[in-house]
Amino acid sequence: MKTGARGIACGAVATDPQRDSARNVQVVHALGARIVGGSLAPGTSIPIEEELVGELGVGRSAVREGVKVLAGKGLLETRRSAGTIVRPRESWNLLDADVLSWRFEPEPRPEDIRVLADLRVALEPGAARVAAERADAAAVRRIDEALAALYATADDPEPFIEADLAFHQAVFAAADNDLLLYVYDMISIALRSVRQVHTRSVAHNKETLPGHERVAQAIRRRHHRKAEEAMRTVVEVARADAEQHVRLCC
Amino acid sequence: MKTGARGIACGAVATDPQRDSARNVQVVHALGARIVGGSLAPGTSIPIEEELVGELGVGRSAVREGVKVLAGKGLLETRRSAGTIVRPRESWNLLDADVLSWRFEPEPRPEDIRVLADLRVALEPGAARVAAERADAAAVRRIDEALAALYATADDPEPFIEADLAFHQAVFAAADNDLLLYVYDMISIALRSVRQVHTRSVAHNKETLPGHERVAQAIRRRHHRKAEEAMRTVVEVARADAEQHVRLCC
DNA sequence: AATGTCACTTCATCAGATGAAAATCCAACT
DNA sequence: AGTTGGATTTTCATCTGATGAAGTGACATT
Repeated sequence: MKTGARGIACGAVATDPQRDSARNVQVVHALGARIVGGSLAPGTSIPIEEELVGELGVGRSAVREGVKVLAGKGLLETRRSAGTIVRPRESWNLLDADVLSWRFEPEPRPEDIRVLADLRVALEPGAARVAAERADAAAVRRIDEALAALYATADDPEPFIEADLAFHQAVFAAADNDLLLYVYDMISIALRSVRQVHTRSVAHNKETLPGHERVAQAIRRRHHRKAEEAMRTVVEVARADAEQHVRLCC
Repeated sequence: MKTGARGIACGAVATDPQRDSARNVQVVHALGARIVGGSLAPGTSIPIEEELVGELGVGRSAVREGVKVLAGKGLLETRRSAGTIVRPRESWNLLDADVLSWRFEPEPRPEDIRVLADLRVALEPGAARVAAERADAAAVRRIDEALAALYATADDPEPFIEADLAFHQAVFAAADNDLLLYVYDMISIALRSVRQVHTRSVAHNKETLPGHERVAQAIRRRHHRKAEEAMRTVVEVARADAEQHVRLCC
């Protein structure tokens, strides 16, 4: 069970780390960010191939390859003779790594913070429950290691966030369900992008330790009901924090 | 809130329903199905562009566009002079509509059935809970309509399955969270593919009605705890059914 | 045996040409 | 006036050829 070292930002599209300079990747990011960011609204058409060639300074093949990638992510639809139009939001692959970063990286909107917090409340307790049902010894060990890292980094805000993400990922991984783990990996991309919302005081970080401890303990003992309840407490606290943060600063 | 009429199968990639004949779409499906199906293993390289041109009977542009789409879905990675290799499974966009159908459409494996059943147990109770917290009047009405359709189709296996999927989708939609709804839409793609597992006797269908009724009622009354419990019962029953089905037929 | 060079493989990218489908426009007809 | 029919144009679809760049691997030299 690998701990998915998925690319943080342009995960899927960046085929070669050394060369995000690939022309089609440029096109994908330029157009993708504009679409998800809202400056290219659903239903409207994007500039025609020839214009994009000029605007983005790449050849037509690069434009076409990029457009096809975005079509594969559900953002675009090409129609012969009618140009290429932005598809409605419901067609987007919202849990694509690129789409998520285009959405959450640029100064997340309060509404998106709410969506993310609600999502965790909806998913994490259930995931912890299944984790308690399915975890094998190795998975439990990984959760314990992640917990130890959490204690070890409680004084450093940045490493603590990473340890926190790793702990929750270990819980999802313990459920032995690749689809579920994928969902969390995508959530963690979004969480990393909005981490300033969760960068609380060191004192506050320490307050969350007992909650995490209870989650780990319940899974270790295969107590699914307790694991679920403990995790619910953790994410409800996170949601309350996020809401308060939004109220204060926005 | 649209009830996501997402394309069932080749959702994202099929830009134009009339023309799945598009060359690049051919390439995407031919290679994508082989990769997800396992006949092109992670780490191995796919045939070089020139060979694919011959093998698939399309031009090089089509091959390149298709390969780029698959790279966008995390399935492939191209390297200059080293060919194009299949990326490890952890890099795949598992919740991409195409990837899901390549995985679940061809005679699903028992392991995949388990993953799917566990996923519902992990997610749906939490989703029902948030739905009870966030549902507005319109959302509640849509759930009630879906419930009525469930009763109305209890005697017809096929329509009942659709009504069942629609009911669960209405619950997710009520949570007012686009990411959560997207997750369910992907789950429903997989569920539709393995529906024979859920095609139970008409009598059995009727037995599930009270459970669904309780879910709807709890959400209607904004009773999140009860909504969660009721939904848990529903999906636990479904999981038990799926397990039994796997034991019997496989 | 180690190393440096060189040819080769393979993808990256651009440019040009042809084709096809659909939208638009305009005129003729009812 | 409204509708229909076709001609025109726009725009993407696709193939082909050429050039470039980045690794790979073999081979010869020391």
